[in-house]
Amino acid sequence: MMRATIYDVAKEAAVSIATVSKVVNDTGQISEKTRNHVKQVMKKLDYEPSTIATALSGKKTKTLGVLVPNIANPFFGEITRVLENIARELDYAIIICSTYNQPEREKEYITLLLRKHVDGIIIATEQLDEETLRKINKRDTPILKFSVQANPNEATGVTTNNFEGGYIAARYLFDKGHHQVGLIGDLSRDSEKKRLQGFCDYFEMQQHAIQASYIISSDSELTEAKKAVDRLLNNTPRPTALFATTDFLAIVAINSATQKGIKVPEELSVVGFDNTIYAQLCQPPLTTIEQPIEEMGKLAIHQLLKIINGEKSIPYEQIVLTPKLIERQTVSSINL
Amino acid sequence: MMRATIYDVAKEAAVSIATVSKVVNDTGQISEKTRNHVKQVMKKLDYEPSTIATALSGKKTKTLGVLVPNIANPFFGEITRVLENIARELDYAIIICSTYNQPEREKEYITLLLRKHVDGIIIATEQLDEETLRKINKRDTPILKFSVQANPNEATGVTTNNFEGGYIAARYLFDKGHHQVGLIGDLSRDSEKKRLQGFCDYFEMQQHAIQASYIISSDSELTEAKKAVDRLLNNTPRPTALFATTDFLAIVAINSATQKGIKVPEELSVVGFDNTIYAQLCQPPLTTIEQPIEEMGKLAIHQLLKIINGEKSIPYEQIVLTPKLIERQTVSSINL
DNA sequence: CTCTTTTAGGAAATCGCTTACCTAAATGAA
DNA sequence: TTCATTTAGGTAAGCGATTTCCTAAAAGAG
Repeated sequence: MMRATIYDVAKEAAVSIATVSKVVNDTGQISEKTRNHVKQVMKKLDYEPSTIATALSGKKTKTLGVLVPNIANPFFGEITRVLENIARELDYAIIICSTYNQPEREKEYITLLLRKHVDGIIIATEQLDEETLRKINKRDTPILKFSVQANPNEATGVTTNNFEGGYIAARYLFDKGHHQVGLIGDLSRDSEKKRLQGFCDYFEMQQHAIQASYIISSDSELTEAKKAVDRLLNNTPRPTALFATTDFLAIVAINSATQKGIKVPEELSVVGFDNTIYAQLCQPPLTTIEQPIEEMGKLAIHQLLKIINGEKSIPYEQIVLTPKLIERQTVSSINL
Repeated sequence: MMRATIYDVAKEAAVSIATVSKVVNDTGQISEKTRNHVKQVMKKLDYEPSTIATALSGKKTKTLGVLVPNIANPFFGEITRVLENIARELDYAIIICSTYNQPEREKEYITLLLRKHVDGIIIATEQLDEETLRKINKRDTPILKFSVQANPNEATGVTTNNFEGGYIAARYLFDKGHHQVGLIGDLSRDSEKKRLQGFCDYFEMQQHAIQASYIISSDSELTEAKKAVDRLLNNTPRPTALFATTDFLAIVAINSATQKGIKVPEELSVVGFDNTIYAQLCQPPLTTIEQPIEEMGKLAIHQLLKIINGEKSIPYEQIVLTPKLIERQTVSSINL
């Protein structure tokens, strides 16, 4: 059986399609009687207006694109969940796009999203070259950068203060007596770099600049991460604490250490970043820097919708939220 | 600047829009010369055909809906990742829908998807009442049930053999000498129930039927899960092993036990289900039953596309894959 | 009881594309 | 050279809404 269209409803209700449209959108002048009648017919025919047709005739598509490196990564999974949740409340759908940090995929997805006329795009990846950006702007589709740095002339941004997060972690570890620390993070990602910078800055301020061999870059691939941790732990003297720019890396570190017989936190303290669910689930529970994801998500969607509805413009607003230390059980004090 | 339409291209290239359309779709008879010329103009104007308009004029929307309980749950995150990945290769986009197991949300999302004319819907949730199903069928939008039981008259299905998975886990634990085991799982989910049934069946066969107090239902909510595990461990005699219907529950169990001072696996063995990434990351690494997600995803999309393209019909094919035991370090042998 | 103003609802263009059908020119056959 | 085919490309209807006029009828004014 074919789906009912506005024409079917109009015919069955013996009115024009204009009238049906007006009933659906609650516009124009329609008598109570006609309105009710049309509504009944709509129900009877199980009529649902086609978003496709609606969009073609000038209205919004009520669809947002979300670019993340990998939806299976718990941090991005959580981000997506939050965004989706808020979008749903506002009757928006979300097309998810995992780019795996490959510029190729990113371009493909952007093209796909533009062809689908999404109302806006949320970008939680670091890539995005000039040309792609130009293309998006040309179609004037609003962009919002999420949890990654944005250029105020290009796009609105909602992030946490990564630098400050690193700084907080550093102060915390330093105060606990850890002066010999190792750092691990994905230096190809700007946000993670900032976290490390914040960390390093604090240590420099304390006259304990961190040496290069105690800073290792690794992406979120399990085997690579393990190797990176190993290298870090093989330093002499061995660091008494590790700061990882993501919980994932922190957890890998805990495991590697435990497997090597190094006790966490007695012999090695670890601080992560993000406060994903597994920070609570890992053993021992991970001390980490929390990003206020829920709030960020809410702000992101609302900001984006403001731009979509034409309420904002260049220079784009940048919202920076403050991260927070969550103390659990992976950090011990060193008595000097 | 407005986006270029087929009219812009036609005008600029001094041909009719029909010609442009034919060039885009590689149909009809167009001379090499005209074809190239039109292509050049398309490039010059940065023209991308609108999926909206294409869809309205009868073609596919190239969009699939995916219903999961919660995208932030690593198992479903992984599923989504796999599905998205394969969909992308085939130029399909995915709208993700987290239902949180609430029938309300499910209905909302189904309506949303239907209005958007998605070409098909992949359902990885257990709900879905009769009426909603009827609605979907009425719009004849194909459905594929993923990792959950399906009725062959209703939809195609791709699942693992949950019963067998439970059975395998049971045999493994039994052979290791565990006769007093506790079970935890979400009994409101059919697939998890099947896993437990498979498990119980094996034990019954071995004349070691499992008592009711050793079977506890819990969903994937952290605090509830913790309570459930506690109850399980408070049984006398305390079980020597636990079988959890998801890795998440298994990991919660490991943590609770560890925190209570019960050593895993020396004093308590644990077997999970799904083999999500955290099965490798938890401490100790989790022995679990793997679902061949990658393969399931591939099959799912391909099956669904077959139906979409009208190559299949009632009774719908049911594909059942075999789960596999992944041995890691959470099970010990008991010497009797 | 006219004449003006509302009110209720319809006609038709439009959005950007696909496609069936049509036609003029080019080619081939006899 | 003439007639039948191909070939190349155009015309126009249709997809399912929205929206801008329009107009007839009803209501109100004087």
